[in-house]
Amino acid sequence: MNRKERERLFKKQEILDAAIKIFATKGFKATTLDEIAEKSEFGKGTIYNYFSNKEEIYKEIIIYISDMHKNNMYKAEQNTETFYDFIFQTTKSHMTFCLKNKEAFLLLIYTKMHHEKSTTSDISKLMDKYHNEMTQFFINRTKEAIQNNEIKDLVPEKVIRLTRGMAFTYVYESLIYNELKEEHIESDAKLITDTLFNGIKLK
Amino acid sequence: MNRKERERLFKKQEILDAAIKIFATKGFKATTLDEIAEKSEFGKGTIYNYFSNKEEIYKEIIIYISDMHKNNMYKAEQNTETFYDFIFQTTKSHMTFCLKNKEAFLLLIYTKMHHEKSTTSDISKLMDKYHNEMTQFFINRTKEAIQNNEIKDLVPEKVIRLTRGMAFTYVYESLIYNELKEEHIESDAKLITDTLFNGIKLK
Amino acid sequence: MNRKERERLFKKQEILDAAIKIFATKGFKATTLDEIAEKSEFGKGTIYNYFSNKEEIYKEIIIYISDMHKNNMYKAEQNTETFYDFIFQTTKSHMTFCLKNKEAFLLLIYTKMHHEKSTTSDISKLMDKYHNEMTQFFINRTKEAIQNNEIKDLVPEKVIRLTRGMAFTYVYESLIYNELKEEHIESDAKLITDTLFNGIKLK
Amino acid sequence: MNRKERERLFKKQEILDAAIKIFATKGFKATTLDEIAEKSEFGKGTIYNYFSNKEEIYKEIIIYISDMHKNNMYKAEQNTETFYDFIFQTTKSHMTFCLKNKEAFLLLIYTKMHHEKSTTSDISKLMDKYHNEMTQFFINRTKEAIQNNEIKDLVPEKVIRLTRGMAFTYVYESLIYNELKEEHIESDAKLITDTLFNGIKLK
DNA sequence: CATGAATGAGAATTCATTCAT
DNA sequence: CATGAATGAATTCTCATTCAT
Repeated sequence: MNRKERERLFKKQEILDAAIKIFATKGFKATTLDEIAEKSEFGKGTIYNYFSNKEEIYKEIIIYISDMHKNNMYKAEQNTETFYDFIFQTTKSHMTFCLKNKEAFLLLIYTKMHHEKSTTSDISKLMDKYHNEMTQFFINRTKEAIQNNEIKDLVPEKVIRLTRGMAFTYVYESLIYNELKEEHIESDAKLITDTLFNGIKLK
Repeated sequence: MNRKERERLFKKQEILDAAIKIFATKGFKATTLDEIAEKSEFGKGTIYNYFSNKEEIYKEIIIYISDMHKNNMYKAEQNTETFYDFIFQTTKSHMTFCLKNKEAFLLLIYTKMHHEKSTTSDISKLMDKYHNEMTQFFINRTKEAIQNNEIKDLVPEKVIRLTRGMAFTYVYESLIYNELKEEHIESDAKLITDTLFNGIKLK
Repeated sequence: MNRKERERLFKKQEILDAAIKIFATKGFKATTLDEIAEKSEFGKGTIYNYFSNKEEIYKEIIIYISDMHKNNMYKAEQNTETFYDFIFQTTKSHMTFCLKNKEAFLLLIYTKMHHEKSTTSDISKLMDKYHNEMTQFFINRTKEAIQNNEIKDLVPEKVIRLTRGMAFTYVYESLIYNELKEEHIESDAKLITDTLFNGIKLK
Repeated sequence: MNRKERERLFKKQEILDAAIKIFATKGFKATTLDEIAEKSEFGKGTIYNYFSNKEEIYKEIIIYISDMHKNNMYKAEQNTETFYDFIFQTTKSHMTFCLKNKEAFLLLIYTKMHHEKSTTSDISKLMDKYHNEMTQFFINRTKEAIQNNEIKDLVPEKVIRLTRGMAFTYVYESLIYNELKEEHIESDAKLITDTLFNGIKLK
C-alpha cells in the first residue's frame, strides 16, 4: 500500500469515526450528512468521494465495529482453560471494548434493534452474520462446559442469553449513566461471572 | 365523562395504538404521519385534532406504556413474601407484558437508548422518571432481602442491573426471534430466577 | 367522475402544460422542478402530490402529446380518397397541430432524438410505439397508392421518410423562425404535397 | 507551429473527439466532465488546461463541426453545372459526412434545437451564423436555377426547406435505425434528388 | 502540464404542519 | 370534527470548478 492509498484509508477512517459518534447518538435517520461533514471537518461533497451514499457509510461502520468486537472476543478466549475463566475473560474484554468504544457499542445495539427497518437488508444480513457467529462462539464453549461437568446441563442457547444479558445490560446502563470506569472493570466482571456461576443466594 | 368525551378518548387511543407499532418498528424519525394516519384509519389532518404534533404523540405513548408497565410490576409484587418470589413474579409479569405488548416493550428500550437525542428533553425526563421509579422499586426489595439474609450482601444497584439484564435481554432476544411463547413463560421465568439465585455451577 | 376528481385532473393538466413549455425549451435535464413549480404556480411539494418524480411528469407528457398527435392524424385521414388528398390532409393537420402546440411538437422531436439517453427506457418504449404506429399508418396508405398506380413503385419506407422529412423540417424551421402562420397553412401544405407529387422541375 | 504547439493541438482534438460523442448522446446538461475525462483518457483537471469550462468545449465543438460540414458542402458544389447536379452532389456529400461523423451530425441537430436554451448566447450566434451561411449558399444556387428555367419559379427559401427536409430527415432516420450504408449513398441521394425534381407521381 | 481530491452551489425529493372546505 | 391538498424547510446527492502536489 503506497502513500496515496494509506492517506485515503486514513481519511476514510476519519469520516467513519465522526459518523459513528453521530449515528450512535441519533440513529440512522436523524443523522444528517451535514453533521457528518462538519464533525469530520470535510466538505459535504468530499464524503461522497469516499462513500456512495449515507447507507454505505452506515454499512461500513457496522462491518468495522462488529469485526473489531468479534476479534476482541476471539483474542479474549485464547488461553482460557475453564469455562469460568472463559466467561470472565470475555466479559472483561467486552467491558474494555465498550469503555474504549462507547459509541460503537451503542450503535451495535441500536442497529440490532432496528436493522430490519430503517435501513436496507444488506445491513440486516451483516448483523445476522455477526450475531450468529457470536452465538456459535459462545455455544461451543458452553457445550464443552456442560460435557466437562463444569456447569449444569442447561440448554446452551438459554445460558448464552442469560450471560449476554448480564454483561450487555450491565455495560449499557453503566455507559448511559457514565459509571463504567476502567478501575472497576476487573471487579465488575468478576461480580457478573460469580453471579452467573454461583447465583446471589446466601448459602 | 360523557359520551362525547368517551368517544374522543377512544379515538385518541386508536391513534396511539397505531403509532406505537410503527414507532417501535422504525424509530421516531423514520416514522411518518402518513403511515400513522393510514394505520389508524384517520385522515392526516384529524390526528392534529388530537395531538399538537408528532413529538406529542410519541410523548403520550411513552407515558402510556411506562405507566402500564409500572402498574404491571406493582401488581406483580403484591403478596410476594420472599425475595425469590418477588423476582419470580415480576419476571413472569414482565414477560407476560412483553408478550402482550411486543411493540410497547421494544419502543421502551429504543427510547431509553435515544431519549436524549432524537426527541426533546421532555421525553428524556419522562424516561428518567420511569427508570428511577423502577430502580427504586427494585432497590427497596433488594435491600430488604439483604437485611433478611435472603441474598448475599451485594451493592443493590448492581443486583438490579444483573436481574434486569437477564430478564430484558432474555425477553428481547426471544421477541426478536419470535421464541417467546405463553406456555414457556412459567418455566423460563423460573430458569432466570433460579440462575440468578443459584448460578449455573454444578455443585 | 365527481367534482374532486375533475379538479384533480384539471390541476394535473395545469402542471403538465407548464412543464411541456419548459421541457421543450431546455430539455429534460436542464429543466428544474423549481421552474415547473413557479410556472404552474404551485408549490414545489405540491407537484409531488400529482407525480412521483420528474421523470414521471416527462413520461405523462409524452403519452399525452403523442396520443393527441396520433389522433389528429387519424382524424385527418378520414374521408381522404386519393393518396394526394391523404398527404395533403395529414400535412395540413400536422401543421395545424404544430401551430397550436408549438412546444409539444418540439418536445416530441427532442425526445425522439434523446429518448434512449437522458431518460429511462420507459420513455424509449413509448416513443418507439408511437413511431411504429405512425410509420405503419403511412405505409399502409402508401402501399395502396402504389397498387392503385397513384404513385411510382418506390419502397414505401423511403416514401414515408421523404414525406415526413418535407413536412417535419418545413414545420420545424417555420416554427423556429416564427414564420408558421395560420393563413399560410393551406398554401404551404399544398406546396409540400405538390412538390412531393410533381417535383420542382419546370416541364 | 513547433512540436509543442502541435502536440497541444493534438491533445485538444482528442478531448474534443471524446466530448462530441458524449454530447451527441446525452446532450449538454447530462454530459459530465468526468465522462469526458474518462473517454478522452485525461485527468479531469487536465481538461481545464485546454478549455476554460464545459461551455467552452461545447462551443469549440460546434465551430469545428459546422466548419467541417460547411467546407464539405462548398467542396461538393465545385464543378456542378446544373442545379440537379448541385443538389445531387451536396446531398451525397452530406450523407457521406453524416456517415463518417454520425455524432457530429446528431450534435448539430440537437444544438440547433436547443441553442438558445441550455447554453449561452455565444453558441446561439454561432449556430445562427452557420445556418445563415448554409441558407445563403443554397439560396444563391436556387435563384440561379430559377433564372435559368431549371426549376419552377418558387420562393427560394421554401425550396431550401423542402430540400433540406428530405435530406436531413432521411439521414437522421437512417442513422437512428442504423440503415445508412456507404453502398447505398449513391442510390439514396439519387432518389432524394429525383423525387425533389420529378415528384413521386406516376405519369 | 497532469492530476484527482476537495468543495459547495444547486437540484430532486421528503414530510411535518397548516388550512380551506 | 374530519379531511387531504398545498406548502416549503430540510435533506440527500450531483457535478463543474479549483488547487495543491
